[in-house]
Amino acid sequence: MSHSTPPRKRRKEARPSELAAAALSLFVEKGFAATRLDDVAQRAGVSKGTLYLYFDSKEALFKRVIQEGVVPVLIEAESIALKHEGSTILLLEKLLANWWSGIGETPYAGIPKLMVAEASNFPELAKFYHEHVIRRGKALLAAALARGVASGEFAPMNIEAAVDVVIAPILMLVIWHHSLACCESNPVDPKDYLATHLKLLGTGLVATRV
Amino acid sequence: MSHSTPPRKRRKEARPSELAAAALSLFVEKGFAATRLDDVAQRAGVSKGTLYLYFDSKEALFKRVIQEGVVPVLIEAESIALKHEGSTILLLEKLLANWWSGIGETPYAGIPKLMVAEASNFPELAKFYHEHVIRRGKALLAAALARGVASGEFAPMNIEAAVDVVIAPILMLVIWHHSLACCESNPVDPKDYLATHLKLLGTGLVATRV
Amino acid sequence: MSHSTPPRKRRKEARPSELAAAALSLFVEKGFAATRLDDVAQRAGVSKGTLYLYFDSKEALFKRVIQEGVVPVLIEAESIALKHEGSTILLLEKLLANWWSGIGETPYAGIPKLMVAEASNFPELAKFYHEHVIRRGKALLAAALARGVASGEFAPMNIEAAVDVVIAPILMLVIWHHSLACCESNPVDPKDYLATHLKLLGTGLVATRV
Amino acid sequence: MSHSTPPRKRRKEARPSELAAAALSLFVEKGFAATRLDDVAQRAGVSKGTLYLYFDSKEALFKRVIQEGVVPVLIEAESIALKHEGSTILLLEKLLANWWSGIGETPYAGIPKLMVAEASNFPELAKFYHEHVIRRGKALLAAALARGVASGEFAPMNIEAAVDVVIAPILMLVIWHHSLACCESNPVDPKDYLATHLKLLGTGLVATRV
DNA sequence: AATGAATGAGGCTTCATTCAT
DNA sequence: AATGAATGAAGCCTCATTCAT
Repeated sequence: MSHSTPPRKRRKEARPSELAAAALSLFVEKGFAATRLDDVAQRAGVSKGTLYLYFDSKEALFKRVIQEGVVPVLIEAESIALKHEGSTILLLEKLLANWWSGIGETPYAGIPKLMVAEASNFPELAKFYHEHVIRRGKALLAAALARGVASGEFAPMNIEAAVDVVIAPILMLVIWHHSLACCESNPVDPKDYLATHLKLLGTGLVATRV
Repeated sequence: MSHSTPPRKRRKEARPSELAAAALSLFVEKGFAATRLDDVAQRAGVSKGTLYLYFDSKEALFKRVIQEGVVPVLIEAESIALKHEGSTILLLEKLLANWWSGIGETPYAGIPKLMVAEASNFPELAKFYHEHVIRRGKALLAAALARGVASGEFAPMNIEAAVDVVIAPILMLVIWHHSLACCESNPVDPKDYLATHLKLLGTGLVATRV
Repeated sequence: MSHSTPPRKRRKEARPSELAAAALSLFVEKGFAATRLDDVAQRAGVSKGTLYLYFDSKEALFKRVIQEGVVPVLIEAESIALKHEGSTILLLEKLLANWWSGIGETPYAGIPKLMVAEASNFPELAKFYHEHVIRRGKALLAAALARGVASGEFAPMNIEAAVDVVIAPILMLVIWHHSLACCESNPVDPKDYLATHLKLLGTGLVATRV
Repeated sequence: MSHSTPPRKRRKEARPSELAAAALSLFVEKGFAATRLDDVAQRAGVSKGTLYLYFDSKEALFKRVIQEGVVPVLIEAESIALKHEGSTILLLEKLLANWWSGIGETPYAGIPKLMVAEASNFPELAKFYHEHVIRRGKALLAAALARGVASGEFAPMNIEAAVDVVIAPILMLVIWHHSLACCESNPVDPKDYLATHLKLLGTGLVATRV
C-alpha cells in the first residue's frame, strides 16, 4: 500500500463511476423522471450537493451512465465484427453472446426499457442515446447481414428492416424483464428464448436449400 | 325528449369514458408521470375539479384508461382463431393483419409503451394488464403454434419461448414508434418491417424440406 | 352591494395588482434576487403556488410591477407635454411635479434603485425597463429641451447629454432615498432639493441675458 | 534575501489585499449576492478554502473591499481644495478632473453602484461607507460652494441641497455606466456629459448679471 | 354536477461554509 | 498555510389535490 495512489485521490477518481452506478440502479428501477437525486446520493452514500461536483445536471448524470455502461460494449462488438472470420451466422452468435455478457446479464440490461420509457419526455436524452448507441448498433448489425448476403449465406433481404426485426426480440427480452415480467408466473428462460431466436434466424436467414 | 334517455343524462353517464379517452391520448403521448391533469381536463373540455368527481386520483384514472382501452381488442382475435380453417401460417397472417388494423394503426398502439414504462411504478396495474391482455394474447398465439406443430407445418419447438420471440418484433414496432423512432432520420416502413418479420417466420418455422 | 360584481370575482380580478403591490414593496426593500417568492406570497396573504396562477415567473411578476406602476405615469407625462402651451421652463416644472406625485412620493420611487442594482444581473429585466421606461422618458425630455432651444428660451446645447444631466439629480434623489439616505442624520428635504435643481436649471438653461 | 523581508512572508502579508482586489472586481461586475466565492478564489489564484483563512465570511470580505478601496481617494481631493487659489468655478473643475482620473475612469467607478445596490441589505456597511466617504466628500464640496458664495461668485443658495444636486450627475454617470448603460444603443460620451454638467453649473451658479 | 382558485409538498439546482488531509 | 471535496440549507417552480361557490 506504500507505493500506490493515496486512498483519498483514488476515492475521488472513482467517485463519478460510483455515482453513475447508483444512478443506473435507480433509473432502471423508477425511470429517469421518477428518480430523485436525493435517492441517488443516498444510495451512493454522499450528499445531494456532491452529485453536482461531478455532474452538471440530472441529464449529464444520465449521459454518463450510458457512456460508461453501454458504449464500451459496442466498441468491443465492433472489434469482434472486424476481426471475425468464418460463417456469418457464427458472427451473429458471437455478437449475441457478447451482448449477453456485457449487457443482458448486467445491470445495464435495464437501459433499453429506461430509454423507451423516457425518450418522448426527454428528447435530448433520446437523441444522445440514438446517436451513441442505436445508430452504431444498427450499423454493426447491418454490416453483418450484408456480409451474409454477399457471401451467399443469407437470402437477399431488406437489410434495414431485417436489422430491426432481428434486434427486436433481443431488446424485448430485457425490456420485458424490467417491466411486465414481474407478473409472469412461469417466465421463459432467457437461454431458451435466445436459442429459439437464433434458431429462427438460422433457418430463416440462410439461402433456401434445394 | 320524452321516450329516449334525456341527452343530459346520457351525457352524464358517458362522462367517465370521455375523460378516460382524453387521458389515454395524453398518457400515450407523454407517459403517466408527465401527463398533467390540467391537460387531461382541457382536452376533455371540463374543469380540473370535474375529474375528481369521477376518479379518486390520477392513478385511478390510469386504471380506468387501461381497462377501457385494451380488453375488447382480444376478443375479436380469439374469434378469428376459433373459426380459422387452412394453413397455420395463414392464420398467423390473419392474426397479424387483425392486430394491425385494431391496434397497430390506432391510438391504442401507444399502450404497450405506456405499460412497459409504468409497469414497475404501478405493479397493480401491471398485474391487471398482464392478466387481461398479455396472458390471453400469449395463449392465443401458443395455440396457433401448437396447431402448426401438430399438423406438421412447423418443426417441433419450445412453444413458450417461440411465442415470446414471435410477438417481440410486433410489440417493438409500436413501442419503438412511440419512443425512439423520433430520432430516426430514415425510419423503416412498418409494412416492410412486418413483411420481413413474416418472411422470417415463414421460412424459419416450417419443417425442414428435404 | 346587490347589483355590484360578486366579491369572489372582484377578488380574482384584483389579485394580480395585490400581488404586484406586495412584490414591489419587497423588491424595493431587498432587491430582486434577494426577494423570496415565499415572502411575496406571505405579504400578499396567499400561498406560494398562488403566485404562479397569475405570473409565469419571478421575472414576469417584476415586469408587471413596472408596467403597473411606472408606465401609466409616463403616459400621463406624454399627454401633459403634448397639450402644454407656454414657456418651456414651465413645462419642465409641470413634468417634474407630475413625476413627483406619480412616482417620487409613492412606493414606486424605489424602482430606480431596484433597476440600477439588478440591471447587470438580469439583462432581460434591464432591457424591458429600458425599452418601456427609460427610452420613453428620455425622448419626452429631449423633446421638451429641443422645444426650448427652438423657441430661443434655452441656449443651444448637446441635447442627448443635457437630458442625462437633467434627469440625474431627480433619479439620484429617489435612489439615494432607498439606499444610503438611511445613514444621513440631517437629510436634505426633497422639496428643497428639487427646488434647487429647478433653480439651477432655470438660470442655467435660459439663453444668456445681456 | 538577508536584509529585506523574505518574499514568502511579504506574499503572505499581502494576501488579504490581493484577495480583496479580486473580490472588488467581481463585486463591481456582478454585485455582492451574485458574486460566487469560487470565482473570487479563482481570480485570486487561490482555493476557495483559503479565503476563509483570511475572512470569516463573504460579508467580512465585502467590508474589507470597501475599506481598502475608497478611503485613500478623498485625501487627495481634500488636499487640492486646501491649496487652491483662484476662482471657485475653477476649483470645482479641478475637483471634477481629479475625481475623474482617480475614480471615474478606474475600476473603483463601480463602487457607487455597488453601495447603492447593497446598502439596504448591509446597513452596517452602508454606515461605514457613509461615514468614511460620503460625509467627507460632501463636506469638501460644501466648503467649495460656501467659498464661492462668500466671494460673490455664486448666488446665495441652500448649500446642503446644492451639494447633493451638484454631485448627483457625477454619481449617476458611473452608476449608470455600471447598470443600465448596457441597454443604450447610443450612449452619451462621458466627456460631453461632464462638460454639459459643468456648463450648467457655470451659468447656473453665478450671480445674476444685470 | 361543475367550477377553478388555492394550496403545499416535493424536485432540481446553487453556493456559502466546513474540515480532513 | 493551503487545499478542495463535501455538505446542507434555501430558492424557484410544478402539479396533484381540495374546497368554497
